[in-house]
Amino acid sequence: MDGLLTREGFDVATCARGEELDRLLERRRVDLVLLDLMLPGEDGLSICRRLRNAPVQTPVIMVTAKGDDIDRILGLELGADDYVAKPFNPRELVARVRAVLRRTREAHSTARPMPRETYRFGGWTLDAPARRLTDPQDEEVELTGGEFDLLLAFVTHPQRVLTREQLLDWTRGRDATPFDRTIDVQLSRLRRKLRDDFRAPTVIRTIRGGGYLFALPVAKS
Amino acid sequence: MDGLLTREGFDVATCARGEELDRLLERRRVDLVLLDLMLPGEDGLSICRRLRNAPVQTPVIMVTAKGDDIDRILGLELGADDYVAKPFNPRELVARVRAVLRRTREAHSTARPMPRETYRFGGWTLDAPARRLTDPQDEEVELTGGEFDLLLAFVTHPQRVLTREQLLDWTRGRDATPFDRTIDVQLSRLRRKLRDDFRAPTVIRTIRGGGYLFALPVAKS
DNA sequence: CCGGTTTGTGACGAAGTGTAACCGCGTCCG
DNA sequence: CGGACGCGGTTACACTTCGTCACAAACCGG
Repeated sequence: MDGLLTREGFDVATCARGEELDRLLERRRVDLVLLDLMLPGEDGLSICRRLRNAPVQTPVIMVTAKGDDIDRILGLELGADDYVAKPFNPRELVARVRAVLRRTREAHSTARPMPRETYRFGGWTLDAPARRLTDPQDEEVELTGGEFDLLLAFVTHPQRVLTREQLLDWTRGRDATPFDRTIDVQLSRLRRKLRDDFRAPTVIRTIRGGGYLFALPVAKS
Repeated sequence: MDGLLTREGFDVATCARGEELDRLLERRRVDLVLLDLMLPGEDGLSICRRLRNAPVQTPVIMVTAKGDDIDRILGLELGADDYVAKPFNPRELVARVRAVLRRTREAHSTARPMPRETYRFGGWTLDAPARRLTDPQDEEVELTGGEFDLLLAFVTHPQRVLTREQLLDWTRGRDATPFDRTIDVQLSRLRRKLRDDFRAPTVIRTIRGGGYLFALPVAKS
């Protein structure tokens, strides 16, 4: 299941038991929990109830082998946002995940809490709250909204290959259409402003067949 | 199905076809549409698409005899909030209806008492009870009623993207008409009084395709 | 009713964005 | 070895979105 969702561009972490989930939730912001009812240790329904009573509401999709209605009903009444029975159709799982994420994004309209930091890389400075980029000579470089969003996606995930699908989802909140070149074009514009030549890139490297990678170390402050 | 939901305390109206639904939506506020895919006349999927593109978002649960995955996926991707296959368990239907209603209620949570506080941001002060705005030099700046309401919506929801629909709803209590530019114009007037240049905004930032965002931290007192 | 104020609509231009098209380059495979 | 193919960079252009102006409509206090 990890593989399926990872391929679809989601950032996936797996927990074997309830306590692991608790520790994860303390350390990172989680957009969605896929919760299997059959877990060692604490029962899935009880975890769901706990999540529902927690101060921060994390969307939950219940996954379970038991197809019978009683668990399904209990799951929904406990406040799960959706329910998928095993064995599930992979595309259906992905569609339900997207649907729940879309709903919660619309609900809070804060799917991505805007980072409050300033990021430094190779002499450049990206001030996230002010949405300003300054070059190594401390001159401001004007970025459009889309260019800023794209660069922000990179500096918050440096040294990692990001697929076009991930980038499109993060910067535009939508899925790619077939033959979607949007990211390529936007990236080309961004590279020009960063004065980064794609033949000898120092900032953003192209991973052929994979996506793009922010190659510089990033300091937060 | 009517009877089931009526017994559970819901106020139910039935439409035999798409046009009936349209007329109903014009006359009454509807919390949730249970949409059967198999309808005479306009197809259920097409109705769903229309509802999704409508200015007012009405939650939709799709109901269908076709249990196969393809419709389920299509339904969710078209933006249905949930999906129930016939024959369904009555308690499951009720649970799903309640779940969707709970979610959308949380999303809107419309009841907003008039704030009694004074808000400070970037040197400016907005005195809500007195409806007065003073600039960093402590000079009063005259706001019209609409401008004040708009600014109040922002300072009570800082650092969040607010859509034009939300803003119009909060400040005027009405829905947007197609091509409604009201908020844009009002915002332009507000920006001028706040001396905020839209090309390098420090107070209210435009989120293209999304809405506006109050960028400064706000202190309440 | 009257004059001033506030608000909404339409129009226009500027900016931002997505699509299609072209090109170059590397890879694959016969 | 060479041509076909796929991928990605770039450009051009159409389209969308947004800011603002001007004017009309609605509102409001006498």
